[in-house]
Amino acid sequence: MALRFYNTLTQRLEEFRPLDGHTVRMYTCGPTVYHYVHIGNFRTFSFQDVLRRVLRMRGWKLFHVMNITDVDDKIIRNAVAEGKSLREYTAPYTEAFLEDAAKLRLERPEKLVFATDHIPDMVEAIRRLAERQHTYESEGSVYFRISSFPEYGKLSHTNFSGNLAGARVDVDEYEKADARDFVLWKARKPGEPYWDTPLGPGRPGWHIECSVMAMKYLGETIDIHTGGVDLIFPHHENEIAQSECITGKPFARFWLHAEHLMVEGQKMSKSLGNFYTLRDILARGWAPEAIRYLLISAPYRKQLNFTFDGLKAAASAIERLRNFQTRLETERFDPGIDEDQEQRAAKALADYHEGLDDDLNTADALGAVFEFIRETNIAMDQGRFRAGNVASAKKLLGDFDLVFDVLRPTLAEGALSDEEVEALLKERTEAKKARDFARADQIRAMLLEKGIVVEDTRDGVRWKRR
RNA sequence: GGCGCGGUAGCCAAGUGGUAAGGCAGAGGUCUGCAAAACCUUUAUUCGCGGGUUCGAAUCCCGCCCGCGCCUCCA
Repeated sequence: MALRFYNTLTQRLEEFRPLDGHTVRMYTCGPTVYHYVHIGNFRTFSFQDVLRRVLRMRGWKLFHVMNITDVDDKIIRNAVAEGKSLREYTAPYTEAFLEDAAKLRLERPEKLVFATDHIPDMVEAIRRLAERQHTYESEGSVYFRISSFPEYGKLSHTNFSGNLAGARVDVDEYEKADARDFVLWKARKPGEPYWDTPLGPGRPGWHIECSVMAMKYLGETIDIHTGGVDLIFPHHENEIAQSECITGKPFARFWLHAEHLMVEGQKMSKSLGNFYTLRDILARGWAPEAIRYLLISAPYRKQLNFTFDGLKAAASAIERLRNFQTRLETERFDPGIDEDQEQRAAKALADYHEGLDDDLNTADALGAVFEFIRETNIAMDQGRFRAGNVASAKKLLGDFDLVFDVLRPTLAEGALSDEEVEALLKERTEAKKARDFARADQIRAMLLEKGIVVEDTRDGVRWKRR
């Protein structure tokens, strides 16, 4: 079956293909760089990475734009407090975000865009909205009037015609005509950074940047727009209102939203203070691949509870995968080819891809891979697995790693090089031949200390990094 | 109150009408000079609870209980 995604807009699973039939134009909401992003944020970015990889695996070209929000209330507050310009304040966090993303092996989007580089574009967009009577001005700020857009609420499936019983409404935004109207341009406040524009001195509201940058680089109707579920309302709802009121065309065809990462049953968030950054976890000695695996092994539309037990399980699962890969590469198999094994590989490959096609069901896809590994280990133990079966097994593992990307270990700083390890193992093998087991064990223990696990097998010694 | 996700073994988790994938942990075993490694076997008569539909339900319908998210900045 073809690739299909759950579309928040239609609340249904829909077959996906890009509008122009070959290039997927995708916009993803990136981080606000007022702090280190936490691994909850990275769950969403990891999902986006899986999405990228699967789209390309299905043969589509990809043009993916991610924004970096480098102006907002928190950034301004912190920058002013530290006496820094916006750029001075945000640059290190932007850098840190990109470094962390690289450690998690997240592919770089084709284009990264910064809000503060697009102020004139935003001003122009607001001007066009004003022209079409969607805005009003109050005390130097410009607001979007949601009553001017009858479809408002279609993404979050909320009816805004009645009142919001029980909902919390911002009491200090008294200058708005309607509590649900949102700000496009915020009037300058004393002591805060601002831009002088035809709209008056001030700065952009949060939502307008995404509408403007998405359409500038990807066109008026984009294929895919994604973010965390918390962005459905109001952020994405407002993006739709702004964009569609400007162009009169559908803004995004597919809306994909990642569920939250939880910690102890609650959403991991900066405001709750219950968050871990990638740096926190790496400092405790965990491999970045384990974190990547943990974040992507559960389907993206399910809340995922973060625990260190879960991280340990992820690390062990990666071990199993790598052990199998090592076996495939180092063991000697009898010549010939086993047809049952070929069928097993073909079925596993088909199941793996079908899992991914089904709204990126990574858990299902993984099941196919692990089942294949168990069955193939047995075939190897029983001598039924032949040299001619290596290729199909490698193909499965290769396709697995094209998306999951966890087989290659991250080398720790100060790690022994492959050559150094090989030299020590050669010495150990000679010691063993001379029945000097004390020396052999000493070398093995020393290597283990350096994170190298030595294994003696029928086909000789082999090793791996832990 | 509205909208949305979810409740499957000790933990994570797939499965949306045909008789419970997979991972981790635990327990046995194989191999090995030894082994911490690797590999194998094993672990839910049962899917939050109660009714109903059906030859057949974890899967559909009705009612209930519980957890989480959004409705305010938020991935």
